[in-house]
Amino acid sequence: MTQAINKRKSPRQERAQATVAFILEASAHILVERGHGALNTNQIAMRAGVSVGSLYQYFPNKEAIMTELIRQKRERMLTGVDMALADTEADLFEAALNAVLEVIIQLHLHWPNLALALDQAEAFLPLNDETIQFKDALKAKIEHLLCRSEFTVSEQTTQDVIAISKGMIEHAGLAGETDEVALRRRVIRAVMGYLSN
Amino acid sequence: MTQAINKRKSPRQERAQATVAFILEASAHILVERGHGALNTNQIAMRAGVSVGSLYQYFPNKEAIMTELIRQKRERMLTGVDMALADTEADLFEAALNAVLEVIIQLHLHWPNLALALDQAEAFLPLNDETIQFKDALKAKIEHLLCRSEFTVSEQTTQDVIAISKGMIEHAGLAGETDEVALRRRVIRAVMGYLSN
Amino acid sequence: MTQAINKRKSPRQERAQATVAFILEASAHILVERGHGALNTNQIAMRAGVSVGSLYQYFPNKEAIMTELIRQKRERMLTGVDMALADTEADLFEAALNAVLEVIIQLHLHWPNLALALDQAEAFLPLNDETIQFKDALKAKIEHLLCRSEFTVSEQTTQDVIAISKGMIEHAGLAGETDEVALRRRVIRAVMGYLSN
Amino acid sequence: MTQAINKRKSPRQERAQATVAFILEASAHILVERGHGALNTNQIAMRAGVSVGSLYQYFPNKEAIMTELIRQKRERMLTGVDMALADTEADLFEAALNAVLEVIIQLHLHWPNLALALDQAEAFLPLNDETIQFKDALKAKIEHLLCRSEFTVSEQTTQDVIAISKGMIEHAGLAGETDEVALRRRVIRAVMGYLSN
DNA sequence: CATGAATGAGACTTCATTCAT
DNA sequence: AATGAATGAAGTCTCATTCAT
Repeated sequence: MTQAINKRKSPRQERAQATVAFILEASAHILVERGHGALNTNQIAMRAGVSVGSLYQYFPNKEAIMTELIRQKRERMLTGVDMALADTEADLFEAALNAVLEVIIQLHLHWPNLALALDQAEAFLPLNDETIQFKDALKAKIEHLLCRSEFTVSEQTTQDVIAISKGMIEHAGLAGETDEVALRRRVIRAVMGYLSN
Repeated sequence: MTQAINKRKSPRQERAQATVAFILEASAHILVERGHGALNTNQIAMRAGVSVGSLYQYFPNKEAIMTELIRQKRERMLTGVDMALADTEADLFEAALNAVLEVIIQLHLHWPNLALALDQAEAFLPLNDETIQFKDALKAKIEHLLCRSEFTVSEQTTQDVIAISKGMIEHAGLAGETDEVALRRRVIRAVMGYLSN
Repeated sequence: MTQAINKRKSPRQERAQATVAFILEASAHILVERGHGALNTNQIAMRAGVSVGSLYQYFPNKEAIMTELIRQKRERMLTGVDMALADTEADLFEAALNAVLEVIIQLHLHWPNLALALDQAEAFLPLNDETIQFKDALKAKIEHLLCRSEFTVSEQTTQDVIAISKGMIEHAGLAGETDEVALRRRVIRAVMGYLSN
Repeated sequence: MTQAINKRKSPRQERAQATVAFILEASAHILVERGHGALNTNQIAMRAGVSVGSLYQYFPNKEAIMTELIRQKRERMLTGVDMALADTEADLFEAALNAVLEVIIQLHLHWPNLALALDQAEAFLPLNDETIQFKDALKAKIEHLLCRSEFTVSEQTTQDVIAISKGMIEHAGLAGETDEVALRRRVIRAVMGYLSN
């Protein structure tokens, strides 16, 4: 139930749902192409092909749009990780790690600037409760993954694995890397190296 | 040396230098305490105890303030790394790595929110040339450091080491970690693990 | 009779009449509870349980709703006064004054905030013709009432009696008085005092 | 110290004081000529011959302007009453009543629409604390005045005298009366009639 | 040089009203 | 008739920057 919290009303008719989608798409595009500073409600509405009024029917303010974008990203991430974990045999650690990283890297590199822009936005927005929940959820999943390995896993270990991966993937995004396979291989190398030392 | 490219005048007199310092301090404080969104020139001037007019005597626009803050951070970082490298014997890799990380971690954790805020600001500002120069300089130094080790060092390796370290240190900053020693030990573990695999 | 001048259609069917009633009630409630500033057509429609579209079937614009509310208030007042006058013997002045004030006070204190809100609204709305008619009608009735007394009655006298009564009743409404009998006694004292001096 | 509470900064330089004065004047004019509904910050600024920005230097929002206008009115009223009371011999009740009413009527009829507009505005604005203080202060002064008379004075009496006077004066303002002397005579007749009955 | 008042473009948001379904 | 999504003019307010003193 991603809705409701920061939305004004849930779009019942198809048209309305399309409007919401347009607004979110437009916001993402602007964020990617012209950055945070150029993101304003008039631009968003214009680019989405709707009126500002419509925008405010579904989002109480500008932040709510960012928030929803971030929520979507997080949801995609969590479900992606879940699916990756579900698709791999419980006892094959490296395969699972591989699958999980494949999903995460794909999500980041597919639209690298959006991922980056949203990461930055997270710092400003007051979605702390949700942020904590998300981080906890992700941490739990990664911990679960790491427990499939032969290594001893503490909370710190999990955090570090996340930090290492995030650091490398973001760095790659910023640097304009596109070779997902190579990146994945290097992240695995780092993670395995960290775990096995 | 701090270049004068984006400055209106180099403050030769003492009072002027103090003014500049006040402005930068005030900006840093606001950034840390109330975030990017609350940083505006009137606030800065007020907090710095000067008039907006004075502020514009020393900085051509708001971005220049951020830029200068970032420059200072970078300069501290590069000189810190240089000194760390200079202080260690040329053939002791781990000692050098340790020293370098000590400096970097200290810079980050001393005022974690400022480091974070400035990192984020970098993404918005159009100081690309300088940014590239800085990244190149840092990369060169780290490459230099890594070459002291027994491992084969490619550009990719250097980048990854930087990415891993940055990821972990930022993560620690966000998480409010304060134990610099423990953090350094973990970063070293990650870097060594990555290199030796 | 409620005129149809400012109405789009006279609601002959029951449901339509109910809709109109709901809209007016909702408006009154919002006015009382949250004031003039919170009164907007979307809110009214929502509170009335109809759609904005329906609202605009029965009222050409927002003002028309206020106007209708004011009309109703005036109508209740004039009929109330008429009935009070009709119910009392032609030669008993004080009894008649008493009866008239009873009606008026009741109308005001029953929903004091609505009365006040509507009084204020009157000042903004361009229903001057109707307003003049109403005032004239009321003045005529009061003059008629005063003529039952032993005192000489000029137009000024009538106006003053109205002004005094209105002033005291509104003041009581604002102050949250609820003792209608005591209020009536004091108003009578003021009016009689004025007339007999 | 009327300032500070609802002001952003107090104007230190002459120019700034003039700006504040212009803004208040302009607001009063608009209020009188075109009513509450036409009062918006852009109009005010334009009419005052300053920029909106300047307006917001001295008033945090639109309401603050109205508030200040109301404060001024109240202050003029209270000081006016004080002076009237001070100017009359302590034992001459009617002379004092006369003097007080003269002041109040003058304040109202001099710019009748402004007085009315502000009275209405009072109802919407959240200056309740101040409103209560003002009413108490006025009540105290009037009570003081009434105690000079031979009549027994309760709080209710005072309230009623205020209500009667206010009702009559406002009514006169609305009706466009200009003969202050005649009005005063009638108000005195009403008040004396009420007291002596 | 410093001051701080003034500026105004532009961002955010509301709400009366229309109109396709 | 009813619905509720869409509209956009208009209003509120901020803040980077200028400029008279």
